[in-house]
Amino acid sequence: MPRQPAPGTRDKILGVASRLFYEHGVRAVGMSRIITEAGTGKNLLYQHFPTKSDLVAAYLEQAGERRRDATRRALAEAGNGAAGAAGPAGQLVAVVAEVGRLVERPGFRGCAFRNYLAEFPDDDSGRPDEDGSVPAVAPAVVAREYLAGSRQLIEGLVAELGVADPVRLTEQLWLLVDALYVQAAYREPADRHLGVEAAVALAQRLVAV
Amino acid sequence: MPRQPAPGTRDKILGVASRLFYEHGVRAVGMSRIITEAGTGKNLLYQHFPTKSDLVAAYLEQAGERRRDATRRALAEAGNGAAGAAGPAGQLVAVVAEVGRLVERPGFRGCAFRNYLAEFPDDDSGRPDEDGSVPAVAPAVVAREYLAGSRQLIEGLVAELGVADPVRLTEQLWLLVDALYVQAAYREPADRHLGVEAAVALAQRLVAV
DNA sequence: GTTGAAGCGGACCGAACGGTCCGCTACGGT
DNA sequence: ACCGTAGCGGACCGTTCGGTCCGCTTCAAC
Repeated sequence: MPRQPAPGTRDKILGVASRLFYEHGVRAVGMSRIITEAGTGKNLLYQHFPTKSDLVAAYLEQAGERRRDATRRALAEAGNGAAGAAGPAGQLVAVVAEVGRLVERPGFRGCAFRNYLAEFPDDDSGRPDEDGSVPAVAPAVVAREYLAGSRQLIEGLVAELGVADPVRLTEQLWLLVDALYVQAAYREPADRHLGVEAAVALAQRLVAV
Repeated sequence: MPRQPAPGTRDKILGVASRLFYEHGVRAVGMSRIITEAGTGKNLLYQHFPTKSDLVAAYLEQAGERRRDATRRALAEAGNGAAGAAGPAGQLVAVVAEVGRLVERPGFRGCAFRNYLAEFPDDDSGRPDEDGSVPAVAPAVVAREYLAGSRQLIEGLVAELGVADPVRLTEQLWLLVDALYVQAAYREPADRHLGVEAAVALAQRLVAV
């Protein structure tokens, strides 16, 4: 039996690429730098990710998975708060508060998906390229799907809440999430907790019947 | 007397560059494309803007000027609303509503300053380059100054309002502005007015004593 | 009509990009 | 011990980048 490929290579490459893409922006990071910092050969990288676009899509895919996990965890903890299940009101506040905690983490540089879409406004993914080939999974598709799913989570909880104008409330809570993310993208870390506290307080006020 | 330089050249170049930078992102637009679309010679462009960084800074500078003008105009109109001067409450709502109108304009692609800072997270402007030279006015400085000034406007109006917790209210209104801008950067134009209406309604509720 | 600067735009430069190919080393299976 | 493949990493390719230089045309001033 021939030799086997080393396991974990893909994860190592993807980990390095994710860190660099997130910290410096996708366009600012070249493939050669990823290869150098990952300590792997060029062959290996292009074997796992045939093009840079594939690597970027995998980066966003992984980031989305982690965000969804963190959100689920926050909802579970909110459910176990004190005694028994928190209602949808508490869960909505928990969602906003979880984003707030994320935003205050050092090194946090904004939402990976919103940052990507800001960096590549011309990425109209899904449509085939001019040469007829269509990329396997385009980064912009992954980003938009994450954002849509995240919004639907809030939409669902608001529906459970049974409020008079659910659309309006969904919009307002979603505005808060958007705002927290974008503040993290340009505001000094020390100033961010002011915004976080203001957002959480406002969320509590909004979900209160 | 020798021939005179053609007037308006700088404005034409800056106009073309601004449109392209805003629509496609700064990194995605090369100098050659600006030159082609402006119909001017390479010499002329580099005469007015020695480096791309200078051109980008001028683009943001001009965008800031226009935003400040639009905000001033909105405040003046709010002051003349119905009969006589609107109080700070009405002016704060007017500021949010003006951003809302901007966001609903077709072709609007988000805040130029927030988009730039998302695209160039490593632009630590103001500090000299490694070769000792310091750029005249770095783009990131322009962007950060605009954002700081915009926030101070809200801060001042909130102070006039004489509310119990001015810091909290300033934060919350600033969150709304942030959110409107970022939604415009990735959301479908048709869906935006939902967010705008929600934000304006929330602003009115926040400034109501 | 002559002259000289203004200005268009192509040639060119070094660097960096994404991506391909391949030679060499190192190590696991038999 | 001997294969043979996995894998590191450099050579290389075509393209594009920001930026410089210059030849040629055009047109205003005299």
